[in-house]
Amino acid sequence: MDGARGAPRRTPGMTDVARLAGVSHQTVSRVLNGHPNVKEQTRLRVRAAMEQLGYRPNRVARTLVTGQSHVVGIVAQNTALYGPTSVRTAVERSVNAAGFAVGVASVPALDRSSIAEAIGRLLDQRVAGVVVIAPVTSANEALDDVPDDLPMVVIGGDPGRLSRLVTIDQRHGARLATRCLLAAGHDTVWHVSGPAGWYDSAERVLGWREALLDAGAEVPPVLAADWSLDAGYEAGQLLARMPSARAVFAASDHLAMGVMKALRQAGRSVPGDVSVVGFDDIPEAGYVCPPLTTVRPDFAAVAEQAVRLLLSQLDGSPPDGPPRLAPVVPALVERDSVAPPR
Amino acid sequence: MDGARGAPRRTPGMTDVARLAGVSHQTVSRVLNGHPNVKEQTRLRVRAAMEQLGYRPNRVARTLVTGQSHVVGIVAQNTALYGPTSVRTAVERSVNAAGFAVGVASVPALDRSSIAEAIGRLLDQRVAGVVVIAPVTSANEALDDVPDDLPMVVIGGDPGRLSRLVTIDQRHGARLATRCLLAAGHDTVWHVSGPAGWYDSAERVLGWREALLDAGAEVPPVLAADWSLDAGYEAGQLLARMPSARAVFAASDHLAMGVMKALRQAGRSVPGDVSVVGFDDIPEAGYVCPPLTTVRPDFAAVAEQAVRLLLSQLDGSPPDGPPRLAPVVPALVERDSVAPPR
DNA sequence: GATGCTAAAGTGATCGCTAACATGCCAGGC
DNA sequence: GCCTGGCATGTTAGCGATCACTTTAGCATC
Repeated sequence: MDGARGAPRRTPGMTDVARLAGVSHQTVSRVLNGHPNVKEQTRLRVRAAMEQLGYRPNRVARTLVTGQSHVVGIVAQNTALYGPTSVRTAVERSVNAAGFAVGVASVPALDRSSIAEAIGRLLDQRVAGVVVIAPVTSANEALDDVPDDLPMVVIGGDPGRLSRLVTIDQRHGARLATRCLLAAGHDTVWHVSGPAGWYDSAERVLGWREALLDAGAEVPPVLAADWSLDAGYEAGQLLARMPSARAVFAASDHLAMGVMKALRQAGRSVPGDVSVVGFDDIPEAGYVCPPLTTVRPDFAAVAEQAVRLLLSQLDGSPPDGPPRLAPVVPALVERDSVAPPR
Repeated sequence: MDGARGAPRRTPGMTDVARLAGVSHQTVSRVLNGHPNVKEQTRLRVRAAMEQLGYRPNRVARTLVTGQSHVVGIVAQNTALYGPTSVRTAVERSVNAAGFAVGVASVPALDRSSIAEAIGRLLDQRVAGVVVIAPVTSANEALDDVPDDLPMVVIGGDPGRLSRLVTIDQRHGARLATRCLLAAGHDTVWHVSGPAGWYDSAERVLGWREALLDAGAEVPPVLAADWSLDAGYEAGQLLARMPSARAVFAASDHLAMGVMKALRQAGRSVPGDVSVVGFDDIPEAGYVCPPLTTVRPDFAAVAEQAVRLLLSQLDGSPPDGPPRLAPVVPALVERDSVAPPR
């Protein structure tokens, strides 16, 4: 029954510091929070006592009384996909830079109930605010359930949403990609799209179509895929059988890689026979053969904007405050996978 | 001054539920924690009251009194690199599956003070335990500073460490890769290594050398790089100038891709002139040209082992308990980047 | 009918902190 | 002299749960 050897002496609290410094615990609290009305001499004594005891303030207790945890929750899908991961990483960095800790509620899938539950879990932890990375329609519905007074920012949600949203201008990126192929002299551009339900997919289709229409080009049917390399490969096999398909805009670099592999296997060269443009600028993009022309979204900028927007809500500016931020515009990165038709 | 419309009615607490159900707060607590000695009828009344008020237990308060937060902290570098990200994702999944929430302390760099500080931040949040993903020597030092009684698991740390460590058998993976090239008929195998300070780098070098020595093959000098594609490219340029280099084991798929690009540019074909094997099995590996033979670590298995190990510490089994787990063994994935010399 | 035992509930203290108010002290103005 | 007021500090009351007791009720036993 005497159990663990070594006294189970718990970590020192404010009272311990106070006793050692010969003041009341409240004075210790004041020193801790930088309250002005403390004599310099006292402050030093308290600081010394803290040092000596190795005192660390208990954030949990503080959170209980203030109701503010200084933790920002991130809701994201549990995936290693490049895009979402990059956004997440960038958001974490920005959140930390703003002096907040991060709590993660990663969900297996982005359906309504999973997201609602994830937000609930974060709420139970009394997070100060939430960043939701959920660029799919099903996620958007869940967002209606969240209490109005919870500071929140959505990344990559419904572009039709009016507030608390930060996005990349997917449509503009898609236009860039398509125009680049058109400018190389192609009559039209085929499109391998991402999965249904993703705003990224839908917006990229829209941008592609717009660019085609603007140029008076024919609009071929969309080849629907998901985000996997395999799906790109399958779409590529289809494309390889159509000699008229000479230019392809793939909705992601992974899809583009799949397409190129299928094309290569079918004996069609890139960019000789077929030009290809991707989207995301994954690190590998410049190292496949041929190096892939693609569109680069600025994830860091998105994250910064999101955190800034969240912070403004925490500062108590009206919840429906800043009407709508301009989406972050991506840039075209030209490499060697585009050539004129021959 | 009347500020927000709508009474700032705070979220209901146990007392509110108790009042509505006509019991004491303690009974509510008992219902919440599934304590046996509660009459079925009472239990139902309390449940109904909770439902009606939309009651959610305050985890913060619970943590304060129990000292247990049911949050597992993850310390990891803030990066989107495939390996670390995959591990992290897998760990989050396992932690969630075990019924814990996750708090992340991502650090900009894996140096000693950053890690110590990150752990400190997590400690302040009273995390139940910590998973440190830090496969570098500088991180290992920081681990000596952590209090003995904090449940902790290190992923990818010093293989010499005796306990609380989960690793991938990097050395075995490297042997697999090297032997595969040797088995194809090559006299020897060159190695492009990861950056100094990473256990992954060091272990892979060791495994490579072992396999060479076992086969009685000559051991060429190591070409040191970091994890970037670019570094692989540079190493590849070197290799391309050495006609005798016919087989290369790159310490990661990214490095392999860089090497292959340089080789291709120099007019040397893979695997015709030079065979290449990578490490990691990134999703793109099967889609580069030629599809890359590589070594696949089982990240999910590592994560599960880590969480199991952590949980066993939480359950109060002795801190220095299970001596040492066997490292997770990776598997060779054969594709088309290896061929006999000609 | 007093006693004992157990299930089902209640009471009060406590976790470590902050907020609000109370106190003591010393300056200045009527 | 006494009030007013700003400092520097102490005191007390929570925040919302759990924990260690105590109390009450119900029933079998002596």
